[in-house]
Amino acid sequence: MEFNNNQAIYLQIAAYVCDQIQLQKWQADEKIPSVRELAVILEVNPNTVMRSYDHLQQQDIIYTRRGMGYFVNKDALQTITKTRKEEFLNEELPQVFRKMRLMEISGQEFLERFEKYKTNINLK
Amino acid sequence: MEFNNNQAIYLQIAAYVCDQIQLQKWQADEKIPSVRELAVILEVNPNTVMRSYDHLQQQDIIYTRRGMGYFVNKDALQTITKTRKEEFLNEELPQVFRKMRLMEISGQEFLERFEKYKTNINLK
Amino acid sequence: MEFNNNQAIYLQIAAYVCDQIQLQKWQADEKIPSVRELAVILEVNPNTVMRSYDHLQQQDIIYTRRGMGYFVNKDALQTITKTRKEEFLNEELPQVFRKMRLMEISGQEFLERFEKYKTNINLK
Amino acid sequence: MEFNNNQAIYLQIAAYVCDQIQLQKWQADEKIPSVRELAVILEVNPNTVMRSYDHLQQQDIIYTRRGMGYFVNKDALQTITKTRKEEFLNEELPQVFRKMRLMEISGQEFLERFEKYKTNINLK
DNA sequence: GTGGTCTAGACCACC
DNA sequence: GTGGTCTAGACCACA
Repeated sequence: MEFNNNQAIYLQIAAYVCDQIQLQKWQADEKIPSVRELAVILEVNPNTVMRSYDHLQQQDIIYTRRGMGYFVNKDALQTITKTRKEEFLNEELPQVFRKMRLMEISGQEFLERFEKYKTNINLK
Repeated sequence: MEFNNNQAIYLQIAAYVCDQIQLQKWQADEKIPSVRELAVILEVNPNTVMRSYDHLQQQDIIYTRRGMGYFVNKDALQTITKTRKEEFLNEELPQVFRKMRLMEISGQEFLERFEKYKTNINLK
Repeated sequence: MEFNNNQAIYLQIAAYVCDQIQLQKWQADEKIPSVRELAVILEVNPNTVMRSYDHLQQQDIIYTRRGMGYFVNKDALQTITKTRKEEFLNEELPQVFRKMRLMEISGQEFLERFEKYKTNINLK
Repeated sequence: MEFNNNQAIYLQIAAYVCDQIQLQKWQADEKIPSVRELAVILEVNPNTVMRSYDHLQQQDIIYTRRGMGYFVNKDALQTITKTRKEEFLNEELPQVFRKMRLMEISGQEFLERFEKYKTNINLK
């Protein structure tokens, strides 16, 4: 995985975990990769993965069972979807709108690029 | 000016300067506020403003004349518009598209919100 | 390290780092001294070293890894050698030539002094 | 005249004056341009030219006669030639030698470039 | 321990 | 007055 330098790695890992849950690749009460496993996969220090898991646990997205590992919380999917959607609509979109106006990008142009993006994704 | 805690102040100041240039409030070869002046206005340490100006100078957006101050570069407007647009289209938009798909927000819904935003802005 | 008063310390530190790389004492992807370490060694303020490292990072000579330190970029050696050579041939040499003509110093005399310099160095 | 940003403008102007004297374009006891004249020619603030003249006067290179202007000192040519030559041989040349070794530029290559330079100059 | 940002205050050279 | 550099000290986030 490639990390963006503008955001803490542990947050990017947490986001990655949320992605998996949101895409329903990791489902409720299912075990997720152990700290060490994920550390190897992502080529990161285990401490960093640990911190991500800590972070997610505090948000009730995952929970831990002694000696068994970390598991997806029952309502993780809902929680994630809800908070992410709120944040997106209230925080990010206005910024996007503002920039579109400044750079004179029309809603039409946006749509076209969106369609292009979707077909590109589906081909992969 | 209110600062956002997620981004370094000096970067926010740099962005602010770029905004002024993009809005053509500060034009080519025009003097911009001195380091000390802006520091007082924004209620920040002069060093912080200095750092912003340094940053902008390295991007050929402003230039300095000994003992006279900082001035807007001739093609600053172009440079800013170009780099900002590129960054928006190549970096930000794909992220937006990705999230829209994840959260099942349609292009239609986006457009509606955009129109709403535009009318809100115009009323102000 | 002794600093020359005609040039900013942070630039002299940057030059020192480049020297180390050019002499291959610090190799590609190798960690260089931490900001604090070097500050202690050179008896300067950490901020000053920081500024040097910042400067070198912008020139893609070193890079940083969060919480781990600064490392020599893969093609730092090439970059340094190339830019230094270019700068020397295009900027400095013409000045030297100019002065040699003004002061009537012949190419012959230059060569003699150069040979003398080289034997002196080798003796040390 | 184009100014180099690495050196104070008033020093560059002083060097320019010395050049003229060394090239014997301005001879002993001859009047040199007035502060205002030179300021116009070089597109600089008169204060800056003033400072250059001050500087040169302190080194006994020029002298002033009330209401008449500045004049080249009798032994200005000697003074300039001597101090410049000393500084060049003792300060600059060793630096040049050092860099030539680091960048593996041979005395032979130096000579070739020097000859090229001289023929270029003569054509102009 | 690492980098990174910010403040406060000082000093200098330049215009 | 302008920019530019440096120090000292603090605080934060990250690994």
